[in-house]
Amino acid sequence: MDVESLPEPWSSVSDRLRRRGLRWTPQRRTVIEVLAGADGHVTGAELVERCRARDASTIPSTVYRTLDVLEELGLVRHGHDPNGREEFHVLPAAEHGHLHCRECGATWEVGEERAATIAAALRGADGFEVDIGHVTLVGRCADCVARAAS
Amino acid sequence: MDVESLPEPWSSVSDRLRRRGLRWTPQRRTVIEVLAGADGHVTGAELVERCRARDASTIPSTVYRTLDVLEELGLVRHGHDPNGREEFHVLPAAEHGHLHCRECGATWEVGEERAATIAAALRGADGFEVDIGHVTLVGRCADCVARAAS
DNA sequence: GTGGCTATTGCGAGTTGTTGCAATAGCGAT
DNA sequence: ATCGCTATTGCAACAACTCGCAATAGCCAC
Repeated sequence: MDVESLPEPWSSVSDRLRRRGLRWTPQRRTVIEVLAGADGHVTGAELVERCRARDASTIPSTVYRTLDVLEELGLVRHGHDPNGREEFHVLPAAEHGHLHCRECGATWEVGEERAATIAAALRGADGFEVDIGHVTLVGRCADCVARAAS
Repeated sequence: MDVESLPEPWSSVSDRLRRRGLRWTPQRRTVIEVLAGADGHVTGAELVERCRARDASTIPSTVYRTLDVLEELGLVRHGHDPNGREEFHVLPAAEHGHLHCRECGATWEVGEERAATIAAALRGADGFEVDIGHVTLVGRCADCVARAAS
């Protein structure tokens, strides 16, 4: 697979890096290829795993460092799952959040609209602009609350 | 220091454990003594560190396991800091949350009232009961937003 | 006070990252 | 095509936990 043949914004990553005085390396190419094939969410460990599948000589620290620069380019955004582990949002388009029910273990997304409502509630008193996508909110879903009440 | 001479709820921990068929051990005593002297918030690493100061033979896994049982008794509650690391709320009285500004690095608490407003916003559409204290919300504080806008 | 059941401990290995440092290798200039 | 500057890499060590398992030791009953 050739990076140049990938859809935007992946195909222009090499140029964007060079324009910033950064470099285009085989290791970064591997990470990009993996990310291009993984829309949505991926944990750090998964990413490392998939890179190693393509290139057995992949080193974890290199992957994590590459993710840092890709985050600066806005291609990924890191957050934390219910256990605090790293999770990357690939091509973060719409602002969205994650909810996790501690009782039934389910995790799901809240769309842009709800996210905006929550952000507004937080901005309320002291003007804090929350990055709602950064963490997974933990609690109990409506079903489990109802079950506990009965 | 004698655990029995500590203020409640610490002094009754040994009995509460035994009543549940659990055991009162020197290792658990050490953790209790440390927690009793650490109101507010402590990270897992800090706790291990302080236990080791009292008893050099302290083993991390024992401390973490003790914290698990103390969480079941409601004496601590674990959460995650902005980097996803564990953080324990000692004697969680009022429901409260934590905000962290990614730009200036400050972290502060939001009181019970604000926490309730945020929880209400989340409960809104689908009845999700958030545990607002479980994670540290990341974003930008009003000052940094204003500074960026100018 | 002793004995037995089983909760806990200690330990070693594994997971998920992070960091410092010397060696390597992109990239723009010549 | 070559050179030099310096961004990156690989490696090794560390940080913060987590888990399985055999050995230890609380606790309750007698």
